[in-house]
Amino acid sequence: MAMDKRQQKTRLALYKAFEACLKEKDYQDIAIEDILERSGVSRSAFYAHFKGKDDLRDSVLRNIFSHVFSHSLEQESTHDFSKASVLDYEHLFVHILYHLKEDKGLIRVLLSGSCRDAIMNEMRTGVEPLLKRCIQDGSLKRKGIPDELALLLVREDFVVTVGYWFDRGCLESPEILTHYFFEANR
Amino acid sequence: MAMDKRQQKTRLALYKAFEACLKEKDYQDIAIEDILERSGVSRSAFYAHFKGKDDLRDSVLRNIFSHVFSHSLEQESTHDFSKASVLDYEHLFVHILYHLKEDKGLIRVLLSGSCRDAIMNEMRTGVEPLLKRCIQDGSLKRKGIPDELALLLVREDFVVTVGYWFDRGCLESPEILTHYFFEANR
DNA sequence: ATTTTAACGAACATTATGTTTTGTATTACC
DNA sequence: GGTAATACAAAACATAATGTTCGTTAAAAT
Repeated sequence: MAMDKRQQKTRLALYKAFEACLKEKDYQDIAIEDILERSGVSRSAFYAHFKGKDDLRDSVLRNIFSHVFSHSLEQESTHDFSKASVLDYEHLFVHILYHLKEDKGLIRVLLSGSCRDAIMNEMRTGVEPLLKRCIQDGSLKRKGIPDELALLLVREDFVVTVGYWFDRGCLESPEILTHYFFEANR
Repeated sequence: MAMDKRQQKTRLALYKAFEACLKEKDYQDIAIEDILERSGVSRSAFYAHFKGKDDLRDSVLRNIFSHVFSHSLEQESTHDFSKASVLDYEHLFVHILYHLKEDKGLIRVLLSGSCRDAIMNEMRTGVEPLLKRCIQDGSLKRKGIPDELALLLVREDFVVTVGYWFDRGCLESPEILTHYFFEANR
């Protein structure tokens, strides 16, 4: 069974209020009280949904990326089972970047404050499975380096590249950005 | 004039107590009270030295890396003004890793808990100047990528590589690690 | 229609944080 | 060695945010 309509409503209200607060002050300066005021949700209801402020934040972050990366895995599975080519992957990443750009406002705010580490982490876990396959298929390489470390490096390069992109207002096209990323890990 | 003997004493007491606490519980679970108890320092004295828990942490982190990287810049300046070779830099990094390994216990603890992001950040700002020179001298390259992004990628690769090393107990030799790093950014 | 359940509102306990004060002892400086 | 400066301890204090509880009301599921 799905979620109670009332629950959906308060969850959404909390999300939106939280995001609104983020545009006013940094995450660490936001009191739960602020979120309650703005959302019209009661204190008790808040704690019925989330363990605390961090939990709410993480939930928001998961939302952002689950949409993006689940959609990308979709494409991946409808695709041929056997090896995907570098071009296929490049298109996939371009696609991902376009999706991320849709949340540009929110993501930029999150990256610019004390949520940066949290959102970066969420991105890491989001891309990881995809990058694993890229490496297995040979579309990304790091030679002469232990596999485990290679994955960490590739993953971090992705995250840094995206961070760089947003920090500067997403000026470059997703195609260019993807090119940078694959160029750096060829 | 130097620092009052009493100040040195309480600072040291706070540092040691803090590090002791870190071996018991995660940073975020440590109350200032815990540190005061262990150190025998009074609450008022604590706040005379630090703005809060984060400030104390940052001070500890800065200590760790300032030793390591200041020493490395020393070597750099005694060295010839003109271009340093790749080998020179590799030796320098090996040297840095040896120094870091001396603080192995503390660094591992810091990396394993909620200080990870903070210590990683401190490392970033610590190596940055050195890496800038490496890139200028051509010892590290990232072709086909904006300079600004290239620096970010190289810097992050360093940090990730060191993180990888410590997370696994510094099994490999500094020489190997350095090799990995330069291999990844050649 | 009945029952289940989510939210409100308000009170409440808790607890870590940071500040202030006064007296004491150590240190720096002459 | 003597004096003034200052760092510390101790304790009390104010603060303020956090998280919990409970009785009531309203809305949804069945």
